[in-house]
Amino acid sequence: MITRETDYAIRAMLYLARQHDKEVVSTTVLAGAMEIPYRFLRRILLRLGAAGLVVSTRGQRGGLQLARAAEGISLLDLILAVDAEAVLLNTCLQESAHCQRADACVVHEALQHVQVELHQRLASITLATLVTAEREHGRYNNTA
Amino acid sequence: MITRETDYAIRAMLYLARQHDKEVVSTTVLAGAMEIPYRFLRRILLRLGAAGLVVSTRGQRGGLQLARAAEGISLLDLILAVDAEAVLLNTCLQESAHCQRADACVVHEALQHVQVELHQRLASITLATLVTAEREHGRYNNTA
DNA sequence: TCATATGATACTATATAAGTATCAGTTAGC
DNA sequence: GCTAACTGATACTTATATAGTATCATATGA
Repeated sequence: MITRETDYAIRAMLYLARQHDKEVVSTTVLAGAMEIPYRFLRRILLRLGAAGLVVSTRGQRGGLQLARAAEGISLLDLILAVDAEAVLLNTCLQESAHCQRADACVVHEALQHVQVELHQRLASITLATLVTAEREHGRYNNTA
Repeated sequence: MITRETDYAIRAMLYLARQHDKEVVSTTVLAGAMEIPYRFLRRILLRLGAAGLVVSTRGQRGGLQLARAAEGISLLDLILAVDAEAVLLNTCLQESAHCQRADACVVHEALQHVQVELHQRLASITLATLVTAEREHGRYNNTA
């Protein structure tokens, strides 16, 4: 499941995606607009920065902006950046664990299929997709 | 994500699905065959019974069997029976919580779509599907 | 009547999630 | 060159969920 941390990340990034190029937004503004605890959001943005999804400007008048076009950042990217490993349907599917039953287990096989489909689906939804959807529905409030 | 409890439930039910009709299997046998802690499995089977997915015979020579045909029991059924609420992609999608942002939030909308697709996919995989897959792949070991 | 079963539910330990706190470093503007 | 407004890094705390255990009661076949 998507954690609250990832939920915050998605909403904060969506806010950044709405900005015109070259405009940076401070964490204070983001936290206020999206109703996210300030300190918590700072840690999340740090992770997103480490993952190369946002770039930051330090010092006064500094802030955050998307590291690349909104078309190039998917929900899957955000989930992977914030929640360490993948969206796992089952513990047995994490690569590191390497389930010893994997070869003989049809459950493993079936879930892996579903998981791949889920990943592809999440990869198909980008920040640009969401911004467009907002425009089309006339939704553009800051807490969306 | 699918918990270990649900994983055990799926594997135990798959074992029952392999049995010929009217043959009951005791929790002791199930636990041994599928490498599941006995007491833990007992509690899981109790839940599956309450959900109407298995029926039990009490007393000596008693045990469990599927409550209906393997074609009629899907992975989604098992997940819902064991993990209380649904497979949730995000907390904001649980009906009980009723996210107050829902109407204005495109993230909510997008995730809901994906979640519905995921549910349909999980509902499409039944115990019968899995047993057939095992037969086709020549996999029929007890720990599968 | 006893060994082998399930029914029901309370309990415990551990891991993860969610959020907080602290200190250090950077930069714009007065 | 000092200060306010920023981010970088990381340690800490608390709440909740997961995973597993324990106990007592009830049913039934040999």
